[in-house]
Amino acid sequence: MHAIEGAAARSGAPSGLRERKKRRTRDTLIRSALELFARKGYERTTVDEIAEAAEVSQRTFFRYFANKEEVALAMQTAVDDLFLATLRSRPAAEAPLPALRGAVLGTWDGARAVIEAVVPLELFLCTYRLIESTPQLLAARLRSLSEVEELLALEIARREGLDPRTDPRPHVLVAAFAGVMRVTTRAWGERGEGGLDDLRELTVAYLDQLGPALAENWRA
Amino acid sequence: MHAIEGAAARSGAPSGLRERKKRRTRDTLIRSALELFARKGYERTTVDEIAEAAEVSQRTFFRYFANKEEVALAMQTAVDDLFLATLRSRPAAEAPLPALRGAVLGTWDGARAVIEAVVPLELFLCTYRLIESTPQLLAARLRSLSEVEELLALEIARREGLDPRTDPRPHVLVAAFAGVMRVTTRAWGERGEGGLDDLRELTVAYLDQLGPALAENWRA
DNA sequence: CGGCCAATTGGCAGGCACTGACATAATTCT
DNA sequence: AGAATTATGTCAGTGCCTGCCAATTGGCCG
Repeated sequence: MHAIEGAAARSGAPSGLRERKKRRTRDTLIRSALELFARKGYERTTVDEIAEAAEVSQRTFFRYFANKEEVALAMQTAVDDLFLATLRSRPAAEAPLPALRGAVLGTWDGARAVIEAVVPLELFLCTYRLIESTPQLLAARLRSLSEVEELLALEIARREGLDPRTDPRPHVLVAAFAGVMRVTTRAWGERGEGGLDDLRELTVAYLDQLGPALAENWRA
Repeated sequence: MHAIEGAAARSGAPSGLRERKKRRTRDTLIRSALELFARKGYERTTVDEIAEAAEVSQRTFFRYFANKEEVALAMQTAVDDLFLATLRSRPAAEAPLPALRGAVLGTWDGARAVIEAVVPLELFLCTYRLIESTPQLLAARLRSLSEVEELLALEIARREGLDPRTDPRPHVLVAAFAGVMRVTTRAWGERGEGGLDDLRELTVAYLDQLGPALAENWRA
C-alpha cells in the first residue's frame, strides 16, 4: 500500500476521512523535515527531531518513508510524477523528442501548484540546492531519476509501437535527454538564485545545444 | 592522503616498503568484500565480516574506505580512472565525440589488466550485476559517475579551448554520452552472460543509435 | 448507540554502519 | 639504536532502521 503511494500519488482518492488524516500527517512530516534540513543541514538533522516536529513517533515516520532520504526527495518525486503524467497526455502524433521537450516545459509550468500544495516554493528551492550539495541525497536522487528514465523509455516505446527489448532507440533517446536535463537543473542550481521561470528558459537553451554539441566540428 | 588514493590511484608510486603493504591490505579488503558480496549479497554482509576475512579490525576497514559502498565500487572506480587517463592520451586534433568514443573503446580493451591485478574477472562481472540490482549501490554508483562526468566535461572543454562556465556544449555532450553509456552497460548486464568483448560490441551498437534516436521521424 | 473488525500508531529491544579518542605497534629517518 | 612518524587496534557512543507486540483509532454493521 505504501509502495503504491510512493510510486505515484493517486490523484483521485476514493477515500474517506481516514485517508485525509494520513495525507495530512505525510504532508506535515515533509514540511517539518524540509524546514529542519534547510535550517540545520541534512546530516545534522535526526529522524527523531523530524518526528517530534511533526508530533508522531519515530516508528511512524518510518511507516510513511522507507528512509531519511525519501522524505527529502518527496517533492522531487511529486514533480517526477507530474512529468510522467504530462508526457502521457501529449498528442500521439508528436515525435519522441518534441514530446519529451514539450512535457518538460509543461511540467515546469504546472510544478508550482503541486509544490505549494505541500510546502512554500522557497523551501522547495532550498531543498533543491541541498540535494545537489549533499552526497547521500544526490546519490538517492540520481537513482530515483534512473527509475523515471526507465518509465519514460517504456512510454516512448509504447507511443511509437516499438518493443524496447528489441529497439534500443527509446532508451538511448531518453538517456541523452535525461542527461541534458540533469546538466540543466544542475547549472540552474549553481546560479544560486532564480525561480522556476529561469529554469524554463535554461531548459530551452540547453536542449537547443544538443544538436550542436553532437556535431563533429564545434568551430563551425 | 586517502582522498588522493581514492580519486585516482597513482601509477608511479614513489613508495617504499610501507606503501606496498598498504596496497596489499587494500587489495585484500576489496577481494574479501567482493567475494562475500557475491556469495551472501551486499546487505547481508557486514563490515565486521569483511574485516575479519581480511584479518584487520573494523576500524581499519573504515580507514581504507569511507563506507561499505566504496569497497563495493572500488573496481569500477579503477576503471573510471583508466577511462579518464585514456581520454587524456587521445590526439588533440580529434573532435569531442570521436575522442570520447575512442576512449571508451580503448578502456574496454585495457580494463581486463587493471581488474585482474586485484580480483578475478568473473568476480568483477558478478559485482557488476550486484551493483545494478542493489538500490543502495546503484545510487552510489550513479553519484560516482556524475563526478566522472564533470571531469570529462572539463577535459573536453580544455581540449577545445573553451570555458565550461560560458559554453554549455561540453557538459551537454558529456551528459548525452554518459547517458548512452549507462544504458549500454545496463543492457549488457541484463543479458546475464557476456564478457568484456560483448560489452565492446554493444557500446558501438548503442553509440551508433544516438543519431537515429534524436532524429524526428523514427520510421525513416 | 454499542460493539466488532481492520488499520494506524507507539514503545521497546536490537542490529548494523560509522566516528572520535586514545593507546599500541610497526616503519622510516637520523 | 633511538626518535619521529604513521598505521592499527580497542572502546564507547550516536544514529538509522527493523521486528514485535500492545494500545489506540477510525469505519462498519447489527
